[in-house]
Amino acid sequence: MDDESDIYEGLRLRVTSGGLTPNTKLKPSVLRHDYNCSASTIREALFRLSTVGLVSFQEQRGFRVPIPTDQAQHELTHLRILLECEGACLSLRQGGIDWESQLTAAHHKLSHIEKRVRGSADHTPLFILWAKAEQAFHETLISDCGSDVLKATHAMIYQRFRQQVFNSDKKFVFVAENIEQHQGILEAALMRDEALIRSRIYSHLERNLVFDMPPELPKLPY
Amino acid sequence: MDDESDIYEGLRLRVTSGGLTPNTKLKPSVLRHDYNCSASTIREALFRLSTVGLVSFQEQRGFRVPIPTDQAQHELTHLRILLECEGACLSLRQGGIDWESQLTAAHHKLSHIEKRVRGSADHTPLFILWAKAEQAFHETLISDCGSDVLKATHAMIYQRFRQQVFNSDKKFVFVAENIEQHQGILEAALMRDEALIRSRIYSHLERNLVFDMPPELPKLPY
DNA sequence: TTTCTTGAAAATTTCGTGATTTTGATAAAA
DNA sequence: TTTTATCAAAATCACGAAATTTTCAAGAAA
Repeated sequence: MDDESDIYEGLRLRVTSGGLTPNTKLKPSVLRHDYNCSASTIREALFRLSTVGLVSFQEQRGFRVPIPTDQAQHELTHLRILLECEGACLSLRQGGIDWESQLTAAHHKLSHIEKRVRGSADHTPLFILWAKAEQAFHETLISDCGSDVLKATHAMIYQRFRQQVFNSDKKFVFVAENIEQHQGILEAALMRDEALIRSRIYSHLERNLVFDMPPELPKLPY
Repeated sequence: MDDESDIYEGLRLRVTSGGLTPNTKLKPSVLRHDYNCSASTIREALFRLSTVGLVSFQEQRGFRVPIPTDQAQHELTHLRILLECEGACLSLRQGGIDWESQLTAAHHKLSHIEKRVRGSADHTPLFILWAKAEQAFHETLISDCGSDVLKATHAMIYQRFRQQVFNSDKKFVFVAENIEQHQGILEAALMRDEALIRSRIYSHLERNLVFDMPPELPKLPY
């Protein structure tokens, strides 16, 4: 377990944003060479990833990169909305001036990157940077909700969500609307308006909902 | 991985409802004898349990039974309410006559056991039976929500919740109110009343919320 | 041609071992 | 009495190899 966590992180990056074709087999005996360790160590890391849903696993048939489906994308988006709205509202009540400044800082960084992305033709080189900043922003949003369980659960779902959209056919087509949507979420947070932040988080993620949501949900998810 | 899943299940039962003192060390070299396998196999199963939060793990210091805390109980309850309300409302919209009958059946079985529990002095012998029936009822409640991700996430949280209350000081003091509360939830489901089922799920779990919830949440959690 | 069987090659899972780290009791020092 | 140092016993972790299972290509039967 020396640098097992590094191996875990490395593999996590590869299956979430490493450009691997879905359904690719992940063979411990092959991957061991990339990380200079034994197959058992790789196997253990892959096992941990499978319990979180980031790699699929079948007894006696090894590990594979999960296949993205519309159904999975819908479900992950739905749960992300649920958790992120709840976490944001709680943070919004409990968070102080420190939370405000951290959120503003995270947004500032994200906003800077997004404007660079909008200007460039090929988004690929900036993607890693953008992904980190976007994750940081959304995590800061719920960071003062007071529940480690909620934050850990959200982190799990967020990772799977990002893997899903990255590995799906229509890859990360950067949408310009992101810029104003993130801006809008920040403003709602600073205004401490719960209903508003709920609806803006919903709108931000709405395009990833591939099926219709039941009639009552759309604008105000609950 | 022959019967690894049996080992996993066996260990899961022991750490969730096996009467183990919190913080007890879980040594692969000891447990191997109970399952007739090698220490590595046990270690792997414990590892998987740790990624789900059912056993705590520290590098080079092995595995332990998690220590229940008020904070953890509050957080797990809060998330259970959130997920179960959402899942129930979705089932309530999408579920058909088959869902109604499955829920009624699950409630009938649970109700039968609970009435037996109420009558007997020592609840211990019936506990395993009750735990299974109660889990089945709550899982059936959300079974037709149409989201495997939601159901899997709820299952994870539910397990941790059950472990938390079982391992906490005031053990499973069976509360008679459970009977009418489960009844009330069933009725709300059959009436297809979303607001009502939300409030009844909340009331059912409320006593496990050790801290005050922010003012807006209490009766209608959103 | 299509389907079924065969068997060798490859992959997966389990296991015991040795190296490394932690634990905990005992003794020395403050 | 309290704190620190020492060191042997015990536990953990990574590894390679044996045992089991799956894969898949080549040939036989329909």
